[in-house]
Amino acid sequence: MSYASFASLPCTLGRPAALLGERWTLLLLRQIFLGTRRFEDFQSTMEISRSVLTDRLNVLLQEGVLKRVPYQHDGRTRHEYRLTEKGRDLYPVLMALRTWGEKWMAPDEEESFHLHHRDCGGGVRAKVECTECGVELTARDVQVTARA
Amino acid sequence: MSYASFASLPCTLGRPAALLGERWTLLLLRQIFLGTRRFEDFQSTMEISRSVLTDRLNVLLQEGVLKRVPYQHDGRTRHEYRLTEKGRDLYPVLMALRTWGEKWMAPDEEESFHLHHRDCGGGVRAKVECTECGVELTARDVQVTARA
DNA sequence: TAGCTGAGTTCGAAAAACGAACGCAAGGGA
DNA sequence: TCCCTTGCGTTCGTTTTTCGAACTCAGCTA
Repeated sequence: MSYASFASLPCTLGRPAALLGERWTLLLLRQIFLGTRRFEDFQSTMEISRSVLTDRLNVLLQEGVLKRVPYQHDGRTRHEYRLTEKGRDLYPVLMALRTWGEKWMAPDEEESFHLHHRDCGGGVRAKVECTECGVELTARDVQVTARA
Repeated sequence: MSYASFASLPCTLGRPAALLGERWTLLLLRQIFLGTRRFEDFQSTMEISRSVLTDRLNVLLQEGVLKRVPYQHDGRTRHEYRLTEKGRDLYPVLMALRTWGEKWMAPDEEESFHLHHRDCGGGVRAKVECTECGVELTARDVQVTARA
């Protein structure tokens, strides 16, 4: 078994972890959620090599996380990369990373951007909760049971 | 700028994304949250090469996500890898991945394990909410503002 | 006609990952 | 005492990825 074979692992945590755990993929998603859509812009803002960028975009297209959308530029048809609904649903993953980063990796309160709830101006936070009683959960509150 | 230089990026999303975005790191954290603690067990369950496993464990130790805890085995002192408080706080990241995986990558409802709230038996779900009004947020509800 | 632009592709060099073998310290059994 | 085992790495030669600079290509624009 190599890294790639996790893609077929029957585990709803393992497969996403393997997909997003490839180098550059999380940083690429960050850039997309920050509004970047075009090949050249990914390449220049992230300084990723062009061939790897091509590969990662194709993987996310194949997985249905991104879609190619045509647009006009200088009278020519070009394509940009946009999130699908499946892709937009990754928002909690990125926000969980950011919530963690703010708590544990920001000694100087530095941030490269701010996030606000459009309706009330409040901050944004990821959390885990119980689907039944709605209480917030930590790892210690959760019982893990192997599949039957 | 190469991949490694994101480690010093002044971005509370970018730095965690670069750290956990190295190959194997997310899968390693999954295994840790499932209870694995020892070198041999990581190596055999994940089929990662030993040298890369050593490297990834050391990075997580340096970052303070893991700590080495001594224990006795056959009368000898050995060490196991355990989450620190900082590491345990990554739980929402993993749960967000799993919540996404259950929705988008589980056509057959397959799972390799089940999670339950110890107190009420309910399920586990990651979500994003507003720190002020408490409402659940999606990407569209959030305004991104570049740093001043 | 020549140049520019966005979006890739190609290819040789460098870095990372692989995997099998080796090292090592301590305990147990013969 | 000698040898085997166990847990946890380290080494090293090979394969895979990544890098980065150059190249391609199509259609505008001058």
